[in-house]
Amino acid sequence: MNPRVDLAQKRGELRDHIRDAAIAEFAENGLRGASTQAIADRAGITKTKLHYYIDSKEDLYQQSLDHIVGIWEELFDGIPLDLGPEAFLSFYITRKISFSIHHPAEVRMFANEIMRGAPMLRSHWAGSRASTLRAAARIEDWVSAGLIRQVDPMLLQFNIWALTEHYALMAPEVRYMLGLAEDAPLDEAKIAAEVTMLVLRGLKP
Amino acid sequence: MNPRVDLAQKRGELRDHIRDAAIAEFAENGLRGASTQAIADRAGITKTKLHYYIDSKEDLYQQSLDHIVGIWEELFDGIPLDLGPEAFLSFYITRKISFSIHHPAEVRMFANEIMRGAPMLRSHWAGSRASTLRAAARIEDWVSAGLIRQVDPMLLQFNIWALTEHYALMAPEVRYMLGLAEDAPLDEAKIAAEVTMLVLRGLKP
Amino acid sequence: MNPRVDLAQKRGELRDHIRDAAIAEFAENGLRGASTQAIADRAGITKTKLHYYIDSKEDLYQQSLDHIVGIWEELFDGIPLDLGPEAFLSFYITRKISFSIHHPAEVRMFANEIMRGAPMLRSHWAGSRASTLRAAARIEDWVSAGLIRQVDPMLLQFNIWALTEHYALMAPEVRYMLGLAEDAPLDEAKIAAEVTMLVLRGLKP
Amino acid sequence: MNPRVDLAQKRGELRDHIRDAAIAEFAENGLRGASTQAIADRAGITKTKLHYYIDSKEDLYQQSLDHIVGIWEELFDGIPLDLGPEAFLSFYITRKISFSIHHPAEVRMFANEIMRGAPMLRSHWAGSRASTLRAAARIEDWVSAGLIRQVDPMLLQFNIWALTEHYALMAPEVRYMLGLAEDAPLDEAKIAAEVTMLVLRGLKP
DNA sequence: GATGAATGAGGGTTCATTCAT
DNA sequence: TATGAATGAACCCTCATTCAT
Repeated sequence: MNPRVDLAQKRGELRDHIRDAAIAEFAENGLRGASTQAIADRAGITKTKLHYYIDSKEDLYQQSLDHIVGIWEELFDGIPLDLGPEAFLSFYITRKISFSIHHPAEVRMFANEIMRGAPMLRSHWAGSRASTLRAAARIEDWVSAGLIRQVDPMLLQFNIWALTEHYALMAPEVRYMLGLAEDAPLDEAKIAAEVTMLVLRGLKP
Repeated sequence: MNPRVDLAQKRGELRDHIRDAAIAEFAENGLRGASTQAIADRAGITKTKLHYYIDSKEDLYQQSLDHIVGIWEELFDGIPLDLGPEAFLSFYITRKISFSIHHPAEVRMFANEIMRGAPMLRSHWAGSRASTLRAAARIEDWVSAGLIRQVDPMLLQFNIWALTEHYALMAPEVRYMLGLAEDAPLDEAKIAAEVTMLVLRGLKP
Repeated sequence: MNPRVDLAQKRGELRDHIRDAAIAEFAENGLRGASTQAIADRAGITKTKLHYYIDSKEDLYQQSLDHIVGIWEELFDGIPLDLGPEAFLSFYITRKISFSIHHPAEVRMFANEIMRGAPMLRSHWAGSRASTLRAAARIEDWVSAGLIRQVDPMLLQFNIWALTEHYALMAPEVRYMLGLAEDAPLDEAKIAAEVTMLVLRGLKP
Repeated sequence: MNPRVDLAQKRGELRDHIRDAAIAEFAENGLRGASTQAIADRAGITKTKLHYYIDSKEDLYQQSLDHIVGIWEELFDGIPLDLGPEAFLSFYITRKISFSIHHPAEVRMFANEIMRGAPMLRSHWAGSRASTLRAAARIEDWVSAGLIRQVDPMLLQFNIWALTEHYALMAPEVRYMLGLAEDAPLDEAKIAAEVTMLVLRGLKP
């Protein structure tokens, strides 16, 4: 075994560990409200050690944000583009709800950044917008082909984002209203089914 | 004119002004990330003067939260209860989207609090849950009467919340994707129409 | 009745009331540690009203100190000077212990000022020293006359002050060690008797 | 030389240095009146550095108090218990007066705490009381054995405390009355002799 | 004479970061 | 690479006092 590889790997793992701790802290308290001490605590290291691995809090924030965007894009890379609306949307919604339920911190940190006006996210938005516009075009095609009713293709996408991200952002509220314990798992399948049905039926020609 | 009334009014206005400044700051930075200095700056007063009017940052936060909950409840008091699903839902959605678009800070602060686990909101939730359960019962009635399709009445409500609040929470993203300027007004009527249609059609029996 | 007299009297009473509140607060927290808010609270008035009646915290402190010195001097004015040591000392000790037990705050505030180096008491000390030296001379006379043993007349006075003031300064400790409740009265007569006996026997030729 | 030892030692010394500065400040101004800025100034460090070494002002106060209690107990550990009253008392008084004269700040801080009702000292008092009661029993034995006159054993102890602590608490007054400069040393031997004589003679059967 | 509002200075404490080793 | 020590800026808040009526 090459010990240098092990070391590098270990360091990489620690970096990932730090990033996850940071995402959790940023999700809960935002950039300003997050403290490097809290991040260090979550990561189980000292504050000094944390600062040895990062350049600054803002930099760690940016990194974490980039990481989330990366996951996001990756997540929808694998969906076949030539499916009809029904298959595509149910696929997309299911996957996104699954991610929201299992990675709420990522979604919350992302939303938090947008709520602040997204000053550190704007660099990613150009690409994001391009693919959103492409998706809009495809939706228009569906409309033209009579596969779905007349609909605003941009607002439709926003609405789907709203529906799927809600179960990450507002999970505590959802749990409380359902009478679930704070750590109880949400019924991913049921939620995905309800949302999918709402959207698909809502789009029927 | 009675000067005493003027004074009291002025004070009341200042208090409201402070609360609005606080909501804006809390919406952007959360409880921890908000600084009393920033709130004072937004309100156009000195930090000392701010602290003359409030007991503590946490207290101001709680007050602001209570205020938002108050508005919220008031907002839906006036909706006639005996309307059918179509009228009721379009009424409700329209009103809520209007509020979201015109008072995004209130919605964001609220969401922020929930993302943190809602430690300071829990006191309000008991009442909130009761009315949510009542609404669920009404929805079940609509289902029984065949007015809408079979649907989970709790998830339906969550979905409507998601759709309506999204245009407050994610307004910067929405604007960017639509190619609008940062301060451009969102087309309230169109958004309400699209969301209403999605929901009403999505619920057709 | 002359209402103007009543008013003046009322004001005078309030001033006394404030002074007593101040002494209590200064006794417990010293000049720096005392807050005008706390003094106002003890006096049952608002802070603004307090500041209407005083010039400054330091001034109130000085006034209170002067008042205590005045009481002090008055207290020993009435003791006949031509008594022998036995009568004089028992008289003096009894009176001083009585004052200490019934007015601990005054004694504590005084002691507090001395512990700080007595910066605001020095003006009174010239007179104080003169009478202490006079008393020392009288004690020397008693020694010369063979009424008491050879003793340092200054240290004797310090020792008597120590013994008598202790029951004001350290009352909480005394009470605790005796197993008394925090508000239980100290047995003035017994304490005076013990101290007197210690001193008188301790001075026997 | 081991540099690690040096460092640890240095740190320990700084901690001691801070504690001494704190005792001096607390002695003069009490807990409320003492400022961390003033303590830092006395210790010759910045306020931030001070706060790096302490948890809070209150904690530093408690620590300092504990330290004093520790010294106190240590101070009287070495006195042989089987001495007769004369030897024991002269030993005890001499030692306590010596401490009072050389460590007035410690005694003053202690007294200050008691004057405030000893809220942070009460934990130590249980043990203190036990040993005071034991000492009282020994005094009773002396009385029974006819070695000293009938005396209240608790009040006797209070009186000795009063006499010995006075030269710490009221040193400025003592100095002024004796015509000494503010920093002039007190004549430890003479004071101890006078107090010892007063007590021993005052207890003669 | 009396009082709610206002304020500059300072209170104790935490912050993200850098230093020194 | 790693870490305890250190630090200037900023944090929330209270202070004694003055203002304005």
